[in-house]
Amino acid sequence: MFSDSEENYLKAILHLERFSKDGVSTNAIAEQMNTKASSVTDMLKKLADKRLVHYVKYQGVTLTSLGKQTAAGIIRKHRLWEVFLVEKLHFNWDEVHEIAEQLEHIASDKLIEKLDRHLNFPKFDPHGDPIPSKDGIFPERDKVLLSDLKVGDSGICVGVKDTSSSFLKFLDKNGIALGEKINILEREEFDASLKIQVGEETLSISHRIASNVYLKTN
Amino acid sequence: MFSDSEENYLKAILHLERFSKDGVSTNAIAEQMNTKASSVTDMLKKLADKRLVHYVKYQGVTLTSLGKQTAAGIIRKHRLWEVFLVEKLHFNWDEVHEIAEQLEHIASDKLIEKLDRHLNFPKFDPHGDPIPSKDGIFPERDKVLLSDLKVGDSGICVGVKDTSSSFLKFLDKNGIALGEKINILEREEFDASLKIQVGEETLSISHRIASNVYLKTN
DNA sequence: AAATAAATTTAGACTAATCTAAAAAAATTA
DNA sequence: TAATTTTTTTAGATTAGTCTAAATTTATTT
Repeated sequence: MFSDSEENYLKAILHLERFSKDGVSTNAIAEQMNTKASSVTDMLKKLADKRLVHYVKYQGVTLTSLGKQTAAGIIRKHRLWEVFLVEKLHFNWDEVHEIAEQLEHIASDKLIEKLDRHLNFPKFDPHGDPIPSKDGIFPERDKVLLSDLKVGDSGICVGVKDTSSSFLKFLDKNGIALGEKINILEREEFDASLKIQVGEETLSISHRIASNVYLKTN
Repeated sequence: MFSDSEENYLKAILHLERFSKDGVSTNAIAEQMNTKASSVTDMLKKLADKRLVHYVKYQGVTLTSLGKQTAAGIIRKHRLWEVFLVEKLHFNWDEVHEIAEQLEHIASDKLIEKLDRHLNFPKFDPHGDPIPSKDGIFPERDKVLLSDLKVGDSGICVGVKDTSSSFLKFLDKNGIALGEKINILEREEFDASLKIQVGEETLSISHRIASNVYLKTN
């Protein structure tokens, strides 16, 4: 249907739309995709021809509903494959992104349906990000940043804000994983660092760390 | 490492080498790949530059040992994915080829290692074809064509020679599947058709059919 | 509002993979 | 072996995706 490159542009635009009220700028896309603005312009014309985006010269783009659907479908595939890689093949959650980048372009509706069933219809990926349904709806979850909790609160780790490999590695090293229960023991006023309990372990984490971990508190 | 197109050419050449003593001809490759001879010539030069084939103008090609290794690696990925699709996602064996054609180009050694383990190191794919090891060795199995057996013989279905969708559908419809035990009850001299028993069922199959099903007899 | 800076688009070029049509080499046939 | 046919290669185009450099438009500053 669409080329890998087209699909990657749609994904990038969907991502950027979350931060910008009106159209997404050519430069923003170029930066997101590690490419040049001129290449982006060329592609935007192509996507507009295919009714995937609304594009007005010099004014940036927005996804059409077809574009949104398509982009959500790619995110869906990406995140389902991530679940597969972590749950069935036992990859660490910091290793799966690159591989899922490739797998997300495999074209077969039936494959994704069967994969979804095989994984028991997961609603969130290993980073806690929502997996859109077949018709492009993103499920929501009431989650809160670890840094927003107060001493005495506790919750279950359900995701991260920063998904960089270095950050995920840090979490792994310190026993902070999806599903792990975390208690807030102390807060240091000076630098907003926290003393927390994870399983049997007690550790201190900076505000920077705490503001990138999502908990479900109920 | 190599492009999808390059990988597909290597696969085609490996396949064709099995039928031709010396070099594989340009036309044979073109036919196998549904492309034009001129495109093949262009690609052969590229593959030769990359030390994947020995190519002499007007004399066809043979794979170098690097080329063979690489081609075997692609076959390995293709067949492991086929096992996954059939055993884990419950596809029928006639549906998996196209999807595996795409999956075979996913680049990640670690992925294939983990997939192999997940599937319990299978030696044969759902069509009974051997899965080469990491270092390119194809396992062998003593199998015999159903049409070569005599009345009273029996065996376990371990593969097919014709892997076309229509043939596989026919087998499915008649209960002939991998692992199924088959007894030869009668042979019709006139047209070499066979009366066989599969599970509880008895049926007649033409010589054409029988000469495309492999059994393990022991 | 004019001048300057930043963002965006256009023009033209490049690579990979393909094609058609023509030329060249090899194989076959008479 | 000479003529003919088949196979293969070359030459020149085409498409998708990218790039650099120049031109144009929009935004910002003075």
